[in-house]
Amino acid sequence: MTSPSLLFPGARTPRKPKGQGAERREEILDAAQTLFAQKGVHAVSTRQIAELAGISQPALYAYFATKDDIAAELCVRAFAILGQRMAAARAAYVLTPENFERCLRVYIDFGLDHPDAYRVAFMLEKSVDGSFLEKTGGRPMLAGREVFAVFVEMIGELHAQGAMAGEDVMAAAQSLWAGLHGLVSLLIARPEFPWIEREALIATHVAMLRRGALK
Amino acid sequence: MTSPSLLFPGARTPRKPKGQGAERREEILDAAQTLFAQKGVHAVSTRQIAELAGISQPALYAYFATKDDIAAELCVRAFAILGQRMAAARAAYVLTPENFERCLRVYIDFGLDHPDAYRVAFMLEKSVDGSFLEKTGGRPMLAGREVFAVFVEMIGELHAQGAMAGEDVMAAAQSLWAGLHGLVSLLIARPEFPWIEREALIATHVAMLRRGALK
DNA sequence: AGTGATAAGTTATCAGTGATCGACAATCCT
DNA sequence: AGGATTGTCGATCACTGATAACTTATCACT
Repeated sequence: MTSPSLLFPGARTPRKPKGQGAERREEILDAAQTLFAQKGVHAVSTRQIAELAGISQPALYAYFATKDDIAAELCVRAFAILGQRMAAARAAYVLTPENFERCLRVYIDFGLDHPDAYRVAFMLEKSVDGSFLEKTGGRPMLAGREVFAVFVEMIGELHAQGAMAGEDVMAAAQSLWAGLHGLVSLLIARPEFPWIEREALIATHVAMLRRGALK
Repeated sequence: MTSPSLLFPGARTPRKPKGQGAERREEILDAAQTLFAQKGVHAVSTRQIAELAGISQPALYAYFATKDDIAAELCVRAFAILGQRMAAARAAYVLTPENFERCLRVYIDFGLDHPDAYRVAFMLEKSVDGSFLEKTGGRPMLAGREVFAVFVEMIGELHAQGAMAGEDVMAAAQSLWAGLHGLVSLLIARPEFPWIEREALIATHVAMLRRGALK
């Protein structure tokens, strides 16, 4: 079959207007963000993303090496927001136990506000041979580690104040992080569980973690 | 293409001997268990399971409606083990804070021993329309709920002893479960994170949860 | 204006996935 | 012996992520 332009020269093909540099990339990310939020990352196909972005499916691969890279990019961006929020919550006040709780809540609220990014960073499957995290260089996880570093700083400061329950700062930070992650990830993964009222649950959990971590 | 049996009638097809009732089913589950443990659930295809089980891929569907059903069955079986272990740990001693910690460890050890079952029950994606949990009737999650009920009982008993930090038994149980789940799921999902030595981390975490939950 | 190079999109296609269908063989019951 | 049932298989479907080869638009430069 010959090209339509040989039969009808000039503007016969229904091609979309050309993307101006980085704009196409943003359009793709916007489309993916929308779909991921609607159906979850792994239920969205590259064709669906492409259609919503107004391009053909292979055109995605001019901007992203894999589908997972799209999710990773969204994830890194979301975690940049979390880093800012946590740094702000930590910098705005003197580090008291009350403000400590405030930072924990910032983490929880972020996870619930950005469930897909949170999933990509901390819940997605990492198979043995050459899958997601290797392909994307573990960037989402790295973004998460920066956030974890804020926990370490906070706990180190509280330890210096003599407010910590234990002596091992790193152990306390990892345990605290795990405690927060548990609530966030369960609420994301199993929203249909008969949870008690959410605000009460978060308050109970944060209080428990504080009692467990501080003197 | 004509069937080989038309050219060479009689026993020309390399068909495997017929499975005797439930045996085939067990062979399939064994094969799936092995592969899931090696590569992770979503990296294993139905063809791989069938090959290891010594049957053709469509034959799987005589025993299981979907691939997820296979994972769900393995998950339910694994959780039956957890239920037994927790009931045993709870029944073996008078419920003291020390034995409370022991039960928490049983949960953690189980999750780390059966990461694939744990993933299916509490970490897998539940997309909006008609996916895993709907298809399988949420059986893995139900198995998990029975385990959660043991937590509620334990905490109720401790509350009656006046040993609980708060007043709301259900809130404390959900918070405690989330705290445990956080450590298990993070260790499963992100083993490459620079964790401190595992036994020390578990000990720190269990101690923190105990301090947070009990008086 | 005409030229080649580059960038951006397209159609067509690939191998692999979960799942289904119709045909065939083994077994059992009468 | 023969018919029905049950178990299994090859072929195939629709779909997935990803790639190849080709076409077109745009730009720099003479």
